[in-house]
Amino acid sequence: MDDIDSKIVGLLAEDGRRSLADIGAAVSLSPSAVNERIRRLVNSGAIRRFTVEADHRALGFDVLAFVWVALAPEATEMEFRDFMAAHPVVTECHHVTGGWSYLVKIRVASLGDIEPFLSELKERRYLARSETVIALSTVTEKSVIIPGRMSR
Amino acid sequence: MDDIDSKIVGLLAEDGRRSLADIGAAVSLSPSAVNERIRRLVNSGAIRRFTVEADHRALGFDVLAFVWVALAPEATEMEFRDFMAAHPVVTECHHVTGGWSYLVKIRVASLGDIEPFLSELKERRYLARSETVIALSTVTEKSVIIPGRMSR
DNA sequence: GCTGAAAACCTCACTAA
DNA sequence: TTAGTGAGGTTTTCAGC
Repeated sequence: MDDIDSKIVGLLAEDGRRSLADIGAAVSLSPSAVNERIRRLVNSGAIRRFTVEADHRALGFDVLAFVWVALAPEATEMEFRDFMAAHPVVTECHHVTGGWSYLVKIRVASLGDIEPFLSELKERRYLARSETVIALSTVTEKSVIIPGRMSR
Repeated sequence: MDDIDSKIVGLLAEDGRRSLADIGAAVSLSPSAVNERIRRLVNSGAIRRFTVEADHRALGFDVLAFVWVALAPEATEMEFRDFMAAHPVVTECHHVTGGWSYLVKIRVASLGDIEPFLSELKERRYLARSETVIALSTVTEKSVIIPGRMSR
């Protein structure tokens, strides 16, 4: 993973459809050399996948919320994690420091869809307590840090 | 934005490199019809961009943290938002309900890089108070909800 | 939205360093 | 091991319907 690799990742993060020739021109390599590097980046897991960044509003998910979860003492941590990973409204779930166990990011169609989600957690006895924070607006949201502008 | 469109977005979210022929087979459309729909989805903003999902660890960003921010009364909201949107370590910033004004998600190389970030905010007099939560591990993190598995 | 042809692009075997 | 070259196949693009 050298400078050229992270530049390639940065370029692909900006536009995942850039041609190998374009990228090659940017990093002074032939298309096939770039191809080989991308293959390695994907194989090593540095690039997880090619995807699209969608506007969730346009897809009908108007509400973004964060749910702080304190796991119930009797809950099985692994079961909870599996449930989170598989749940369709959960876009992120992190084990965190501080007063709460997990921070869960969810996207739902409307405010009314939050309560059923919490009820699900309660019914499964995952919840000791929870707190929900609604995002009123989003200032920025990028899935990838574009390398090359980090430190100065 | 019909069912076919959201299915296309879902397929592209899974694999942004799927061919038009593949997608066409999945939604019973010709490649060129799929192409036209994708063009419209990009133009309308429903698809923001094609990109890659990267492993931040592999890129040298080992630390993920969430910073709760209560904006100082004298801070200019717009200036703060511009600053967040442009800051290289900030991957997300949301205006939220509850006791805090903003939730900021940052990715840095090491724990030691968090303090300089907070100092920056302090020096610019954005901060009334703040609280930082470190992510110990990530259970799931998908940038896009894959449509078609939502309600039942 | 479909068809078909042309252009652009990716892939891969081979070669060189 | 890593990169360049070129041929062949695939994919995207676009005009006409």
